[in-house]
Amino acid sequence: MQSFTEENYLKIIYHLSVNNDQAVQTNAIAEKMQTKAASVTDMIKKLADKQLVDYKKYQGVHLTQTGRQAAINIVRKHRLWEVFLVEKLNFKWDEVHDIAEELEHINSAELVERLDEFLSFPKNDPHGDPIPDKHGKFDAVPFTKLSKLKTGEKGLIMGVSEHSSAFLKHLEKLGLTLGKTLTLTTITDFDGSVEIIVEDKKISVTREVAKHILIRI
Amino acid sequence: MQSFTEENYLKIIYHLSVNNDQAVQTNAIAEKMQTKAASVTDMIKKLADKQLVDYKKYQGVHLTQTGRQAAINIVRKHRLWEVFLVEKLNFKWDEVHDIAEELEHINSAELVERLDEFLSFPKNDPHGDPIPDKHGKFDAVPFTKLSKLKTGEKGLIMGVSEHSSAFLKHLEKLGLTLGKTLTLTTITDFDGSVEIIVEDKKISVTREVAKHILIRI
DNA sequence: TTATTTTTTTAGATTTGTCTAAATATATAG
DNA sequence: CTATATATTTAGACAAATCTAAAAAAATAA
Ligand SMILES: [Mn+2]
Ligand SMILES: [Mn+2]
Ligand SMILES: [Mn+2]
Ligand SMILES: [Mn+2]
Repeated sequence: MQSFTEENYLKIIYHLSVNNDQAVQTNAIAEKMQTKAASVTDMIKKLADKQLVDYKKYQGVHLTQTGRQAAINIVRKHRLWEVFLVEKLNFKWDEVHDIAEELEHINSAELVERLDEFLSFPKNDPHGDPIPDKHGKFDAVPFTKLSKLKTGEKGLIMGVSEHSSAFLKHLEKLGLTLGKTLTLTTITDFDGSVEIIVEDKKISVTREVAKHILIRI
Repeated sequence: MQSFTEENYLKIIYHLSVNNDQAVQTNAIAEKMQTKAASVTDMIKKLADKQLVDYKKYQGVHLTQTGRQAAINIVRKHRLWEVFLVEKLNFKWDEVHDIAEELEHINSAELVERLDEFLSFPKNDPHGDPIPDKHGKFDAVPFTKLSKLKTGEKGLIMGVSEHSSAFLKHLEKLGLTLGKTLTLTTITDFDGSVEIIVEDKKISVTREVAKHILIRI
């Protein structure tokens, strides 16, 4: 069993290594953990002792199979709790992350399985992210960024790649929530911002925002 | 804000001081916390610094008003989560305590209020214990122990004063669950065990078990 | 009231996770 | 290839919560 801190490190290493088979760097972990590189080195050694990461000095870390399983299990819990908070307790999608950060550390396999069942085995969390099943399996559908769409293309909003409350609230205000259909009408040369139509309304979205909206064409 | 450990100390001091206005002794806390008296002294000093307990060397502790509020809030969360686990996730009443011990530390006032609402503002937890409202208020109805009933008296099972899984499973097996009506037929002089009738079945219950079954006549 | 037992506190160490400052290794640039 | 910049590690310290062993206070018994 891992401490909360160890679990947080594992999860962060996991997120930094998904879509990227390079070793995860000490500094990258330090930034996400909001701590110092020296602390990360200490923890990496501990995780390596426990065989949760492979580590060579100055070369960064890779999760081991065991470490990856542990990380995915935490991600599974995080996302299931987020679904619970939104679907059952009527929280908004921008309000659930911090609470799920705590709930993900609750330690009971039975609880997770029953929660999954209670929620009717959801496939995605409120932000469109896939929920691993009890064996850690999930299909990572590769979506297109709104910023990559071409003029005239139609798409369905499937997820976001930025989870800050500010960003999510902004999307909410614009009506750009999961499941909405949009059509890209114009790409502005000047700043890369895009004009789209959602539910018959014309909306302009900055390139920065468009980069974090995930689309299925 | 308190650490998990501080919260556990507060809760234990609360439970040791309810129905008892004497100061809570260091050793009593140590036993409940499964730790050593020396550690308790250390923590007591810390809680006293934070004005959560009143403490005089060698004289034990009392919760302050603030400390009591904090403790009651943890009890509230514990019991609400137990209701959730039983009512929504179909856990049995003997399976929920340990999970609730973890969930009670989740830190979000909004979460607790919404959970309370989701559960339709339950008044009691799965063991019959009262759930404090958001202001910390609850009515502590004083029940009678089954061991105090007289021959021929009828009663309704309202709660238990022992929460171990072994004890609760035992009651379950005997059909002695909350809400059941029973009639006491015989008190055995020899060992104080009692014969009762529940749902037309005759059952014999040892005095030790009868002491922990709470009855409303 | 004196002796003995029980309870509580202190002193000093340990573990976990963190930090700063300094040292070392790696990467990049000229 | 050498100098400089960046990234990482080490050394040493600290705060939180715990422990053991010893000292001190309070309670109980003789
Ligand atoms: Mn999240
Ligand atoms: Mn999410
Ligand atoms: Mn309980
Ligand atoms: Mn209970």
